[in-house]
Amino acid sequence: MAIYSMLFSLYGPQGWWPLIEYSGDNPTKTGSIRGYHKENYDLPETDNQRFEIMIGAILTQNTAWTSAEKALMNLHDMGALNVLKILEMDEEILKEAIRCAGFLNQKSIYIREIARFFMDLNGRIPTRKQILSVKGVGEETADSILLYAYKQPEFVIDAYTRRLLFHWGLIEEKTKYKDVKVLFESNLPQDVPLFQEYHALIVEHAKRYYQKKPYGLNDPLKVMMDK
DNA sequence: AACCAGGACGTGA
DNA sequence: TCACGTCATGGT
Repeated sequence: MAIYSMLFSLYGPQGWWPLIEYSGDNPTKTGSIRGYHKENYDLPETDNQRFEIMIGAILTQNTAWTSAEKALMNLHDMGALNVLKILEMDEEILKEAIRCAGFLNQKSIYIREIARFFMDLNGRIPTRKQILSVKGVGEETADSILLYAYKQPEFVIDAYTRRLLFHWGLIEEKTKYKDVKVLFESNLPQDVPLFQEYHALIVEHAKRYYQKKPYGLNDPLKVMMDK
């Protein structure tokens, strides 16, 4: 919680998960198109917004969000950012729409897989095990979907989280996903907005100080970790 | 010109 | 289980 407080005082609310199909007039985050919704923890409100988060979670795998966002905008402009259109869309057209996000051959398959999964859900909240059974959905993507689309208290661990904690001396370099996750979840109140902000804040901080080597240079928090 | 992006999967030790 | 190669495009 101490680390969270410092990150929050540095950067404030992050407004995750960004939603293209959200017509709020909140100020956009610098350098991005739109979709952030600071201090609004009611989103997503519709089934279609939940679906958009799923697709975005696939598209951003090992890919910059700016690229994933362009792919989402392509689909949006085609009126195809919904389950039915995704499922009936020609595969080659889908690939072209998401080409800018990379891994188009895999992601086009994954997107159709999760679209089918989402439709079969019929509005129900999926369990973690169910989401993990979808091809193309690993632990991080599953937790992202549960936390941001379904508001379940699942902490998201990504490469940035690992890198931060490693350089702060809090974990070994290849601590298992589950162990890093437990480290957070066992030390925090099971609060969804807290989990949502915390992960987003980690990404924001890591982008600033842990993107290029040497990692952690001038990290204002690193100094405090040594004590 | 390498290296990194809000990873996951398939393969063979 | 675990290490390693593969997947694709875009930005720095």
